[in-house]
Amino acid sequence: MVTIKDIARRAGVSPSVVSRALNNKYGVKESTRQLIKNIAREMNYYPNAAARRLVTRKSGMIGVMMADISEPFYTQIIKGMEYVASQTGYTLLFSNSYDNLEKTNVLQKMIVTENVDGLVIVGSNRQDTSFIGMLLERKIPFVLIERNFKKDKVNCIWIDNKKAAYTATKFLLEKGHKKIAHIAGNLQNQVAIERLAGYTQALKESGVPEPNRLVIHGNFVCEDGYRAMQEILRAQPDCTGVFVANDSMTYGALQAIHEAGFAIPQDIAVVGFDDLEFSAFTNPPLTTIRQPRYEMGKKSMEILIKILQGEEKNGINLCLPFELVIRNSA
Amino acid sequence: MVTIKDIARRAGVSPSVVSRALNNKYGVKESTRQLIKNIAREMNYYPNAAARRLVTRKSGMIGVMMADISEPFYTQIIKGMEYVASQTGYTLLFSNSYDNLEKTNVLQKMIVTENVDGLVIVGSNRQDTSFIGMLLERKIPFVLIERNFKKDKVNCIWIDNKKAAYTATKFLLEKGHKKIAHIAGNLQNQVAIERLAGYTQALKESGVPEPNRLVIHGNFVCEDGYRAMQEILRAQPDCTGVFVANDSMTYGALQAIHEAGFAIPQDIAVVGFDDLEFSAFTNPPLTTIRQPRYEMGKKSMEILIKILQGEEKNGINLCLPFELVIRNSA
DNA sequence: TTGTACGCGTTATCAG
DNA sequence: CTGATAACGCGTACAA
Repeated sequence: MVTIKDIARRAGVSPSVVSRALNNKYGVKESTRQLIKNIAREMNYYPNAAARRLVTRKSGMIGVMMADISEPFYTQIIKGMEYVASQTGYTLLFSNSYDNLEKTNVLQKMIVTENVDGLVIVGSNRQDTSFIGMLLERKIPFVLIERNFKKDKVNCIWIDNKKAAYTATKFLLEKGHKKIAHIAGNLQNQVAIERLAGYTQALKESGVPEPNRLVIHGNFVCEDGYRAMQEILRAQPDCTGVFVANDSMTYGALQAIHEAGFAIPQDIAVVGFDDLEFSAFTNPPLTTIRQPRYEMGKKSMEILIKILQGEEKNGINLCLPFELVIRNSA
Repeated sequence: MVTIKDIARRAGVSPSVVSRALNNKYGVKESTRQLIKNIAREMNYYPNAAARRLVTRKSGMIGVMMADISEPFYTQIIKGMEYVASQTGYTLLFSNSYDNLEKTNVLQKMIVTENVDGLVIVGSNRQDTSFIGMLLERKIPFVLIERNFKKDKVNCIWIDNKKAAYTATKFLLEKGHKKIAHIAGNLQNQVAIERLAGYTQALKESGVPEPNRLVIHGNFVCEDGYRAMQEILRAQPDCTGVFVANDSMTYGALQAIHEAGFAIPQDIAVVGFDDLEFSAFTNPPLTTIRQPRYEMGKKSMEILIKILQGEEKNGINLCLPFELVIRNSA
């Protein structure tokens, strides 16, 4: 292993000069700096992260928490984060929180053993909230995605889920649908609550009577959408429109509709939520609310890193625009 | 920050005793060990990873390289890896290699600055091979997924792509299809070559004349499958079956077929490759070759960690079984 | 069984 | 502008 000592010996200087030269700090003659940099390159030197972390008490690592990294919803978020992180030299540390971030001690580990400089936490689970106080107290910068806390010093990136759901439902209403069902997400999540609220509001405003509202719950996965749709078809056979709380469930719903022999959108119109990559390739291509997922990831990391570098202060609340993407399912 | 010194002071012993106690090493009286452990828990002690890494020269981290973490193909592989890693206390470090692992210096960084204890590298890009010699030389244990190098001391996990493609094509032939096209992957990848070979062999064996073979190339993404299928429909209008090198491209192909007004599988039968989660929810549900992706990830990590812990030696070559999942697209 | 002393590679402080 | 020295927190010979 090549260390700064080796370079110092070759360059005929002391290790501390090498350190300063390589880190572009003041107080090194330009000629010696170049000499040292050349030698470092020649010897194929790479700094030892552990040693550096130990003394600087900074890790150059950012922890990323999400429910389940294997959900397609996260891929673009991750990609956006990765882009910024790699540009700025930060390393990302991922961890799944599954249903509950606070039951596990992954956060503790990230903070105390890995010394992450900051965190991005994706998700709106309503049970997970006390970690915020903990992070604030420890003064670990963090950015929340899918949350909208007005609390001071908390950084949030979110979209207006209620308005988006309202827009989606309104779209179905304007197409002339009278009986519109909703496949809701797990109401443990704030986003599910808000999408349900948007759906309800749109129907109310249009004067749709209570019995014509039908809400079935799922947990954001294909299978649940499939089952929920079957139930809708059974419970409300004259339903002609469905708004689904996310695209994964919508995929399941589409299948259930096909199997029941109905045409989309002629018999039943469907609007989803998320605009996953795959949603342009369903049959028919999905009309859905687009969440700017790549942007969410990118922004979260940009904000966090700016805060880490003192260029920005905590308390940022960023509401990103959604968009109704009209394809052929409604 | 709570350190072993703090605990030592509270326990009235020296730091070294604390270290040994917490690491369950011999040479500590059981009573003092318990005392120390209790105090550690009380004080909410977590070891500092940087300090430990610096002295032990082990990082407890495993690097994972793949082309693009946002591809749905990888999600289950990652999940399998994560499961084993979290069980055994290892931390995973992900990095995208995009087209070419060796152009970037991410591997260098992982090895030299982050000190990863081992690596899992997913992909079969034929340009990326020299890194193997480098890893062997540095004696960094690593496991390759999607490769089958017979080389000594190299650990490989793979499936028999040629046989799988042969099976898929044979299935179409047995259904009576005479003109079967193939949407191949990027031939820079070994897996694409082998799937093409399996397709070709099946047709040859069945005596299908050369002009009835049609191969269009794509790069494993939806859009390419869409375009390729359009080309097939144009170039060989009497084609009744298509074998596609991966499911993502298959999704695009399905859409192209729908748009052209053909029925699946009545007019055109389609067989894919991978069995992504979503493939059960296409219209119609996809007949495809299932790759045991979760298992691949799980096994890779199990093998790597066993090697790291000296319970296993390098040179493992594991061929996992594939399976033709018959749904409704063929 | 316990304690002492040292070193891992780097950066920061302070003196030259 | 440069160099010596002392940390950072932990693990480990070796001595007690």
